[in-house]
Amino acid sequence: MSYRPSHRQLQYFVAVAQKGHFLEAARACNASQPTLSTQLKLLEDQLGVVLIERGGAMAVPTAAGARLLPLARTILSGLDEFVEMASVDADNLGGLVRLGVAPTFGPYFLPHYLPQLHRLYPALEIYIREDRPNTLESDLRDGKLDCIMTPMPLATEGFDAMPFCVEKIFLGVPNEHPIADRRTIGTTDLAGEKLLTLGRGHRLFEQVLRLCDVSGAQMRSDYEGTSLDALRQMVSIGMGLSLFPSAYVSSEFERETGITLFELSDLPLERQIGLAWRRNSVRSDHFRLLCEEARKAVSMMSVKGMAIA
Amino acid sequence: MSYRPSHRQLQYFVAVAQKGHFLEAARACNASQPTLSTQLKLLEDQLGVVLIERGGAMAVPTAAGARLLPLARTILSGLDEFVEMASVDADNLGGLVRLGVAPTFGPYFLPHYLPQLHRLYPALEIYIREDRPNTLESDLRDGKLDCIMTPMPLATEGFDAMPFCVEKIFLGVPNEHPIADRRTIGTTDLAGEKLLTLGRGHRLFEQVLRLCDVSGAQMRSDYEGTSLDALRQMVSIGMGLSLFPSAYVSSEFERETGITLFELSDLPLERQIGLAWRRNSVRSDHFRLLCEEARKAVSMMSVKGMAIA
DNA sequence: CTCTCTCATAGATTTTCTCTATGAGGTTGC
DNA sequence: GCAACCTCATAGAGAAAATCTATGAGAGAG
Repeated sequence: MSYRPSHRQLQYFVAVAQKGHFLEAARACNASQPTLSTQLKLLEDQLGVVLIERGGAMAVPTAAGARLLPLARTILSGLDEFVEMASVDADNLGGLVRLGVAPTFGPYFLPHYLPQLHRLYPALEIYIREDRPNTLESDLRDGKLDCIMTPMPLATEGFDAMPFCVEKIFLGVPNEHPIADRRTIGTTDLAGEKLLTLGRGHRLFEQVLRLCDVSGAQMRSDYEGTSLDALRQMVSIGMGLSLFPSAYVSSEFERETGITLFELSDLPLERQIGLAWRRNSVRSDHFRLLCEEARKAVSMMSVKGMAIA
Repeated sequence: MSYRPSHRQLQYFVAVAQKGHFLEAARACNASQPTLSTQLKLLEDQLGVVLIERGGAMAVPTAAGARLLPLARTILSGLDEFVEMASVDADNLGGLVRLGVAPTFGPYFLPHYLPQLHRLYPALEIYIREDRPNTLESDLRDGKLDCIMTPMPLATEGFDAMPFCVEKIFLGVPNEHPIADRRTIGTTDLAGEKLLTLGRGHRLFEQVLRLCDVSGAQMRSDYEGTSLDALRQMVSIGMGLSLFPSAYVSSEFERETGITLFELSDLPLERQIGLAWRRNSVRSDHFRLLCEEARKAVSMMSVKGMAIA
């Protein structure tokens, strides 16, 4: 109870640990380098622990520093969220939420989600950034995002996550491909086929990789798409087969695409989508509510292959 | 990013909200009353929200204040835990954990838990306080405790909880009671019988109440015990029947007690015990570990009627 | 061996926090 | 209805802190 570090000290600590550089960190904090030196040293003295290893070359967190870093981040986010919450009037959702979404899901789901959300919680401001799941996770960790909507399970630790939907993933085959006329397709039918996918960092990449493993199909490494639309184009001109999740299918396969969709007869492909936030976020209750709303949106969509998780 | 409240401001806010009184709060913070006035006003101005309603008589949180109060508490606990964690050297458990335990479970479980824990994590200091579950929960909320070991589910919200064991609850009948010689006892056999229990605030109280409801037994309201031992004494002298959880039974029914134990043939009585901590506690990972260890301890005990949850 | 880049230190300055003293507004009790 | 008493707010002085500029010391590169 005796000593508590100031938020400035924590901020400096986090900045130095992140930049690995006092001067750069100081600039990021709008302070001078000696200020950081002094305050960090003070923090270390009062904790009785060295947090940053100062070699001539670089400043890098010690073991203890690395251990305490996430706690410091949590506290700082907590403070920001405290301020944020203060400017919201009800126990309703409100304030600014920076939401990261996976590009293979967000664009096809948000139109069913945001309008409703906006209607229910007019005070809620949502800033949306689309990025591949890997990037989303690290941006969430760094506090650039408040929560992310992405395939589960997450690749990294330290988050709280709550799934809200399961969607089937369909195999897309060009109409002119010989197997497109079959009634059913199994994994063995894929041996030797070429599969297209999105770039690394997308979960779909790994999913296609796994499919290649079990089926003996080959991943076309000469093309890595950045969007499902691009992928659809490539498949439709016969460059290979690929996977398409339900939400995308229901949104973009309405019109004629030149592609036939299959569920694999012997391998149910699906993925879970959920909402995740920094473990211990002060706003976790809000995010749970957001997730609840997402569930409702999923059930309202009534899309083939999509279900509440 | 622009403004962050100082931890002092948060501390003052929490103190005033809790005491309902600036002067008392000031004393609790080792500060003068004008200091609290000034800093609280500053906090309010910078947030743009009034947190405390100052009527002539008393100081009481506004709606916004009440909403922000738990966040402020979380942040302050986070800071304390940050400091606490700093004095621990490894990613092992360590530091001071203030653990609250239910009196109907703790004394009979801790002997199997603490020695092992101490051996595994010598740096871990555990301060133990025994109290009835209701009190445990409110003390946890107020930050007087860090985590509590108590029957699940919890009575109130705002905590993270993790069950680690299920224990059967036995019906204790005085040996000289006519039904003590029966092979089995069902709920209908209890009609008209007198049941003894612990005082309000113990979960066992509610459990006995429910049993009275379904069986037609009567609760003896003229006696409310404060310990299972006292209850056992009362039962053994024929004052009535009562319930005894497995851990207690295995510890205290070794010797002759003058009591016969039954499982109800038509109503499986049991309870879940778990560990709970403030939602968003910075040390949640540690508490999960503590819970894991508790699981191990339960499985090592191999007590009849106790199982891992 | 010197140049450069790093972070640490010193001392002055500004900002923030806290205290004492006092005031204003409401209650209570007579 | 008025005085005594309680509450919290305000003012101004003083103490504590955080910050700045200027400078130094140590490591690594060329």
